[in-house]
Amino acid sequence: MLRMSTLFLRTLREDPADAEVPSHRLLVRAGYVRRVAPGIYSWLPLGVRMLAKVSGVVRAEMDAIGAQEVLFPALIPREPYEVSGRWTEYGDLLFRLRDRRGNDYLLGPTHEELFTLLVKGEYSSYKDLPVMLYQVQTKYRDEARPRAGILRGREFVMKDSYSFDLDDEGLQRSYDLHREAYIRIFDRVGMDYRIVAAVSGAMGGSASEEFLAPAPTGEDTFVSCTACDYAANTEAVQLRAPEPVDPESQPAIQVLDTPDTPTIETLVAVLADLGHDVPASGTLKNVVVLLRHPDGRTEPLVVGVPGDRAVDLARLEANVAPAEVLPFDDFDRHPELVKGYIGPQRLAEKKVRYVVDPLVVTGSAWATGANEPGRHAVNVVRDRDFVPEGVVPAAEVRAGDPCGRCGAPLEIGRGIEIGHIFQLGRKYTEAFGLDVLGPLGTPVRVTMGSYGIGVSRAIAAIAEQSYDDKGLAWPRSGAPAAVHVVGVGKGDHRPVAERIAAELEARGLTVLLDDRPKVSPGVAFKDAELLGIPTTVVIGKSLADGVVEVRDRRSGDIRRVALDDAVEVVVAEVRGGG
RNA sequence: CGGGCUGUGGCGCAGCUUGGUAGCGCGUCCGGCUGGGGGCCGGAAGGUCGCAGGUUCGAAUCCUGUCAGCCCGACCA
Repeated sequence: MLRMSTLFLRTLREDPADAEVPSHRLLVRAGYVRRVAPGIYSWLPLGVRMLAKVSGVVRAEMDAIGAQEVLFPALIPREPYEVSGRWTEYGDLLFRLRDRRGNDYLLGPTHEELFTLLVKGEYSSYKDLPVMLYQVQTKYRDEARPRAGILRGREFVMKDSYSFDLDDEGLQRSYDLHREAYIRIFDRVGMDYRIVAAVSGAMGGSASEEFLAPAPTGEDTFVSCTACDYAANTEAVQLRAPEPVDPESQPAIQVLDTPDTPTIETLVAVLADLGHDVPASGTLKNVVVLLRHPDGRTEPLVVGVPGDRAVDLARLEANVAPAEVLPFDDFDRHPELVKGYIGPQRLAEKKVRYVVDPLVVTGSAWATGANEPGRHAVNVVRDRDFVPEGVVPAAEVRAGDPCGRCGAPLEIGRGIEIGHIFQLGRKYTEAFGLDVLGPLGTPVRVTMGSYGIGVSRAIAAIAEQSYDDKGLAWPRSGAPAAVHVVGVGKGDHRPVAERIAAELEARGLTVLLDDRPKVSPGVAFKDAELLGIPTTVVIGKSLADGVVEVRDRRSGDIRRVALDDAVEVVVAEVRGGG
């Protein structure tokens, strides 16, 4: 039983000055966490309870699919990350440090390398596979801009697991097991979430899905179809593209004088004056970005998107990973790139890489730059007048865009990434040479899956979905305690509260008892609301009539219950969900 | 990396323009009252005013530098 008289807790009456988002504000105010440095937090007793709650559910479900828990150090020598290439690829995101002998170390941002090495060291036969290992551990990433309190920290608690299989079918099975385990985990902690298609990003690999908790403060944008069950991170979304056309069926390319048309808007107006009725969506906007590769090499990349759409840099970057996308402004050294009048015609000859968004299909005709100041061309046709080097999703995605699966309009939402599962493949087993001997006595390269849950972030995400103007309002299944018992007043109230708390605990419920002497009822109630335990039992005035109150934090409902029935009623309420 | 804002008891803030004994609210401690919505009365503890240098008889306040933090942006050719 947690007793508030001795609980290490100080609630704040006012919002902390440095907290903006609800979860940050309330977790600090309610005394769950305290900031130590940017993106680095201490967890106080109530917060630790939440960590234990969530990680307990995670462990139970991971164990249930046969994964086994291990624990790696956070402090790791450089070599494995050198071998995988991530010592370089991770760049400034990696916390690096040196020991007294001058050897390089890092604080683990994620542990593919060590898991791969561990399995390589222990296992050597196909009979040993499949195997799934996981840990719940503190991770370190030196984020450029930590923000939103617990949501994006530099130190955070993560459950990461890894599967090792002989072949793709095995990997698919391990992936599916994790997917189902994640569904059970997030259901059990009472979170609202969506499973969305994702890009695998810097990790490499193929199939990948994210678990997003919808919340306005989320950093990820995802689309979901209004008709079918398709959902995807905008980085990974596939829109329904127009049907390809025979390039030769299009009218001939024509170059026009279009002075003072550096923007799409001005171009459309001038083209209309010239008798070419081209909407913004019929223009081809060619945006130059600078690609920075992991080895530090940079090169310009021109991306063609329909002129009525912006280039979504995050989406572009996700699809060119591990390269980074930077703004390009070095037009002086690239005279072939005529600012405001760039067209894809003959860019290839000039050794500039050119890619298009999937919306720019074969045979489509566009109004676009003519690579000369003051001139544009119309009827510029893909795969006739220009051939892009590749197709990279880069255009901004908008609400109402057609679903790639069924064509119905998509809607857009924000979400917090709380889980990510993906089929990693052989990136790390190649790097470390992880083979097992197969049934025929020949080596088989193992294939991996990698699966993460942000445990601390999930707590913040639950908070983002569970609060009101009075404070936190945890879901029944994800709360630091099941019942908050408050005894107010003099006389018998406190001993009765003690007794009820003890009885509830004897029935297996976790209880937070407000046994602080001399707190006024108002303070006790306000604190109860701020802390957010789902059910509060108040032993107060009505005790004279043999009645206590059972309050539901979320609905605000108050039930008056006979003292003798109180324990049964509360147990039923808690067990019954609600 | 760029822009904006902010550093004053544990927390939230005022004071700075116009230099002159460092204040308020909350919290904490002591005593009393109160006992169903952060209640009341009285008393108390607690601050190198981010740091360094400068101007001045005198600096939280003016000047220079520096460090730190928060927020926003990372952009459409």
